[in-house]
Amino acid sequence: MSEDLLEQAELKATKQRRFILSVLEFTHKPLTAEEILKASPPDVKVNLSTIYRTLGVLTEKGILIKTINGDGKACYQFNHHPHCHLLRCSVCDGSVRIDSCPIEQLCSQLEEQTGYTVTGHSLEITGVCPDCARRIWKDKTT
Amino acid sequence: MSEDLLEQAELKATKQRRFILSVLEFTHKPLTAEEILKASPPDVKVNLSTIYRTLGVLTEKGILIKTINGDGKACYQFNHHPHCHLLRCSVCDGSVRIDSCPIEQLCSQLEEQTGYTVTGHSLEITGVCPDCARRIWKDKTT
DNA sequence: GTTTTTGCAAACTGTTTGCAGGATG
DNA sequence: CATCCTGCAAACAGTTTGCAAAAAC
Repeated sequence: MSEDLLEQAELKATKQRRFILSVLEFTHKPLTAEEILKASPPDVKVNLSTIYRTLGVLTEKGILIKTINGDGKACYQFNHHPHCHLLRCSVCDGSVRIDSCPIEQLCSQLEEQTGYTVTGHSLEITGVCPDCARRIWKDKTT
Repeated sequence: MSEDLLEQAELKATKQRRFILSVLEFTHKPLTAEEILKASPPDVKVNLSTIYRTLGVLTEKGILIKTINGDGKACYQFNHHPHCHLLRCSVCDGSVRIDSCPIEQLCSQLEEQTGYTVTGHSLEITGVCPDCARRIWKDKTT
C-alpha cells in the first residue's frame, strides 16, 4: 500500500517513508511530526527533518492533507474523503476523531457569498477528556 | 470603552493597551499580533512583546479569544457571542469574516458522544480571493 | 553508477520570558 | 511612591534548509 502511494508520487520507497505512511494508515488519525517520531520502533531510524520533508512532499502531491491544531502544530492525515478532525485534550494531549467534517458543507455557500475559491481549512476542537477531568476533580478535593 | 474593559480586567490603562483594544474593536476581525503592530500609528510606540503580553492576559481574563490560523499564527478577537472566523486568502493574506460560527452547535453533541468537556476550538478556512484569482489568471495568459 | 534521500547542524519564524528603566494610579 | 507595565535582547518551540554521506533503483 505505501509502495503504491510512493510510486504514484514518484518517490523512492525508503524504509523511513514506508514507516511514516504506515503509521498514518494504522492510527487513522491526524498526527503531528513529533507523534510520528515517537511512534518509530527501535529498528527504524528516522530523523525529524526526514519526517517533515516526507510529510511536506506528500502534502504537495495531494496524498496527505495538513491541518493546524490548537497549539499551532501541524497535523497530517490521508487525503481521503471525507477527512476528519480532532477533539484534543488540552491536559494530556490525547485526542478522539470527529468523523464527519462540519465545514465541508459550508464551503460552496461561502464561495458564493464571498467570491473566494476555497482551497482548504484548519479545524481542531479543544477540551478536557473524561480521565483528566476526573483526575483534576480528585486532586482538588484531596 | 477600552478603559472599562481594562478596569474590568484589573489592568492599568496604558497607551499601548488602549491602542491594541481599539484596533481589535475597530477592525472587528480576528487579528494576529503582527497585524496589530502594523496598524500602529507613528505616535503609538508598541513593541511586539507588549502586544503578545497584552493579548495573553486579556485572553486569560476571558476578554479575548485566541484562534490559530492556517499558517499556525495566533489570531485574537473579542469574546463576543457569537464570535466569528476568517476565510483567508493564501496569496495576499487578506481575509473576510465568516459571521456565524459553524462549530458552536456541534459542541454539545460532541460532549455527549465523547465525554470530553469542550473548552474551545480553532478554525480558519483558506482560499484565494477574487482579486488574486483574477491576477493569477491574467498572469498565466499573457 | 547516477540520482534521490537521509541525518546532522544550523537557520528561521512566531512566541515567550527575565530584567532594568519608565509610566500609572 | 509603590506597583505595574514596557522595551529590549535573549531564549524557546516547531519547522525548514544546506550539505556531505548513504541508500535506492
